[in-house]
Amino acid sequence: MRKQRQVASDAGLSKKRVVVEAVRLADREGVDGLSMRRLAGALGAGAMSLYHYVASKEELLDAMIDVVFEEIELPPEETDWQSAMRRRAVSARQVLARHPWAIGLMESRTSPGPAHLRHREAVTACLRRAGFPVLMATHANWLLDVYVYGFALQEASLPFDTADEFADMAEDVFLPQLPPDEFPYLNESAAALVAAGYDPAEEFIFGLDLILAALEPLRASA
Amino acid sequence: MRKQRQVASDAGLSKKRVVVEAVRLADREGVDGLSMRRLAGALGAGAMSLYHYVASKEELLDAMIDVVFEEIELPPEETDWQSAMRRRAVSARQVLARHPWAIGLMESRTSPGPAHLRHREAVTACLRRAGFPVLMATHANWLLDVYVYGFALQEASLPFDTADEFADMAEDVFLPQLPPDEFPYLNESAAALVAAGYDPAEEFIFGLDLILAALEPLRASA
DNA sequence: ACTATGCTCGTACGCTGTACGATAGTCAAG
DNA sequence: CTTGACTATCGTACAGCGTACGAGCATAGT
Repeated sequence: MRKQRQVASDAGLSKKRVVVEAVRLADREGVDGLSMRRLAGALGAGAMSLYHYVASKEELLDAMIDVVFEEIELPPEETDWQSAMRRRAVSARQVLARHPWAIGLMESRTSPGPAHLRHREAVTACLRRAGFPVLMATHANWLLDVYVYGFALQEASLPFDTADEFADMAEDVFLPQLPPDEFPYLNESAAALVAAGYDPAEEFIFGLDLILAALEPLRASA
Repeated sequence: MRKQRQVASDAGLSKKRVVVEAVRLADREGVDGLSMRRLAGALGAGAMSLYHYVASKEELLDAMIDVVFEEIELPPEETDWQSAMRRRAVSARQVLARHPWAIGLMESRTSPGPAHLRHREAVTACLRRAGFPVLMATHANWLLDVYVYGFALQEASLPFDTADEFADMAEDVFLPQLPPDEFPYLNESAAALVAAGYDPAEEFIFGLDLILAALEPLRASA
């Protein structure tokens, strides 16, 4: 028994260790750089040893997604529903920005893991307790998820991380591709964005608060 | 000259033919089923012949995405901005539902193709002409894209297509996984959804109209 | 007739996921 | 102490992947 635990926490393998290392590897090298051989190498094991802990690479990917969900904060219970939703949405954006490969994986993975389910339950509970009728709560839940995942998807496909990088790329890469007579409005937008500075966190809050405010009148204020 | 055209439209290859066939293959077999050898087979050619038309599989994937963008309706110019945005959003959802692999590809592809750019220009133009200030137009554009792509992403990860399929799966697969004492709210939601019937098109319009209405006061009504 | 150019594709290399079977260590029953 | 079962590890092998390389061919220009 003690041996078991010691082995699991030391050099020995375990499903958890395999999955967590896979997440680290995907963070570092992207999902294309994640192969069973490389993962095994990072764990100091042979490639086929992994198959004692995961049935296939597909199952590994599912488990990785669930690890990501574990990292997302649940909506706190002690505040109003808007603050609670904002907290969990902001946390989700941060987590998905940390693990950009996760968002691309979701399209093909169809069954939610345990952490995902716990998360959904907590969000639904928060909305119901705030006074949303059952069906309206599912709409709101769906809409907020759409926003969070959609934002993460768009953010992941941006080739820059900071406002400065954006300004540089706009001048060097984007604008040269946009002849002003063919794309007058995009030129105008790009110029305005460079001047104003682009902050993804602000952009996220803008849309999120707009949606939260629009949902407010749809609950039956108890 | 005539020969050239004839060859291109008959058995001969061309970049367009390669990319379009790749889209068809991905629709049929999923993006994992799309390999250069299989694609070449579908075109009656050798695998390496494809590389005269695309520099790499990456470039092929980029071109496939742009074909998808070509299928999306541009916002019509002769109506109010909300109707125009609704038209293009509904079209985008339909197209992305037809090509579910596209949404998962967007995460890793960072530079927009020509059709994508034309689309963005048209949407920005519509918003600017409706009276949105420059920066507000970029916010609105971004928010609407987030909604469309986020919805498509969620829809692609649903393991059912119709309300009936949903009802069947809810009874057979989802509910057995959700012990009522651990997931009371999800049970309640699932039951309500089964009773009410689930229609993705309606769900899409719900969130879309909510966002459009919330954006309305942010434009300077000229 | 000769050369150049554009297109096609066979072969080969280093990768992938994983099926199969061999190996060794642990432990309970005889 | 021996035996057999069970768990964990991994070497080997196979089919399939993207694609570098270069050979073969048809056509166009000189």
